[in-house]
Amino acid sequence: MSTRDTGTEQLIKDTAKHLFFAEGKLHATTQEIADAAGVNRTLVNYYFRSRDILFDQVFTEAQEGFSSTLDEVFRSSMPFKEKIRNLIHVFIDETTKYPYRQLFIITEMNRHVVFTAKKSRAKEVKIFLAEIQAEMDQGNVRQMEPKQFIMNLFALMAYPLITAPLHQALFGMNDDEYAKLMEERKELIFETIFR
Amino acid sequence: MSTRDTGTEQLIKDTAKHLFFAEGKLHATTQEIADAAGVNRTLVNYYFRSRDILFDQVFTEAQEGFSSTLDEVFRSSMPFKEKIRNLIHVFIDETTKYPYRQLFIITEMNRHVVFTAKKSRAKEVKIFLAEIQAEMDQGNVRQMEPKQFIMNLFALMAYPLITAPLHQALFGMNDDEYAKLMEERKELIFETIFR
DNA sequence: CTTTTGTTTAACAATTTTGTTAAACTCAAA
DNA sequence: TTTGAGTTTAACAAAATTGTTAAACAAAAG
Repeated sequence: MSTRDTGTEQLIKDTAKHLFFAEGKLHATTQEIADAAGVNRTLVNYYFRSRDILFDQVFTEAQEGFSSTLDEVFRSSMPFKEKIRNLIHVFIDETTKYPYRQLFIITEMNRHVVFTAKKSRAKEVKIFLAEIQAEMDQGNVRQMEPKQFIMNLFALMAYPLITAPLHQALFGMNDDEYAKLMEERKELIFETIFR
Repeated sequence: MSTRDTGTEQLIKDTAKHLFFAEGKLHATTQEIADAAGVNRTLVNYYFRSRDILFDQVFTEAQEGFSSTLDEVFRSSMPFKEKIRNLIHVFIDETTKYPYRQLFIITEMNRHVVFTAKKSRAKEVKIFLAEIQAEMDQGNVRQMEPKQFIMNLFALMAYPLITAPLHQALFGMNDDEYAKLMEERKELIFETIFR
């Protein structure tokens, strides 16, 4: 027995995630991943057998990471407003670390048209939609299709982070200035959502 | 004299754009582009010399297309609210056709870190920001950093289109149902922006 | 009709990227 | 210390992608 487990397998995977999700290098080759991880490229094949398998694993874990961020909110039993406030903080902090994760998911979905339908998360969404509807009926949120409410919320959170390079160029801002803008957004989004 | 101009050069470029911007095939090879255009791959090299040059051209035209969509709004002299209403329709219709154009721009920006700073569009933006500030001072829009207003606006418009596959999976909707949701959004965004 | 110029193609070459093999290495356990 | 399983490496092979060349083709100009 033993499996020395030097952490190399995890290192490679984490490095790949960093390149894909944090740096937005969606085209990264196995060589680039190995270099960034400071290991020999052969290890990528040793641990993952093929590039595709590594991609699949990263893709799956990206979906799971994204989903579990949402579940944390969907399943919580806080009052609605607190739940949303919590989501905004968690989601923005997470997306600041991994701004390109959603892009990676979408890009990969468009490559192999196959396994688009993973664990559907349909039940949790349905419950959350009903909860939103209830809040609207109580007059706490402006009346609209609850799906639109969800899209508004995630749009306001995610888009400025996904498109950060574009906006920084447009506004002529550096990283720190932009980060400050994002921090201020947390409260702004809350107010926008609840009018 | 002559240049027979069979339109093949334009066909290749348009096909590339369609693959990149409409289908989200951000990794498409020259062979895939040629196949989709129904021409021999050698033509890609004949007309564009190299893959990179084709990419650069497409990238530049993507930026220009995106910018000119905005300029149409920035430079217009309509009343503010009408200007925004117009933008929402133009931008959503455009982004519905080319949902992945912004993703392509960002992805390419992250590849060759070089030419990030193109024509800066700084002047137009500054004018638009001032205009927003004026509207806020008049009480027509809730007070906030004008940059946040712009980001809110574009977030609400673009994000649900960029992430359409994700949301369709999440909500269990087909293309038509989702398109209907997007159409309804136009008015909703207008109301959300102007509280 | 012939020439000219631009277009298209097939065959080939070079490069890049990926996958495989066998041998060297490392550390824990016997 | 020797064994042995897992780890790492270099060298090699295969595949995929890109780039080049020369020749065939098509249409307008002379």
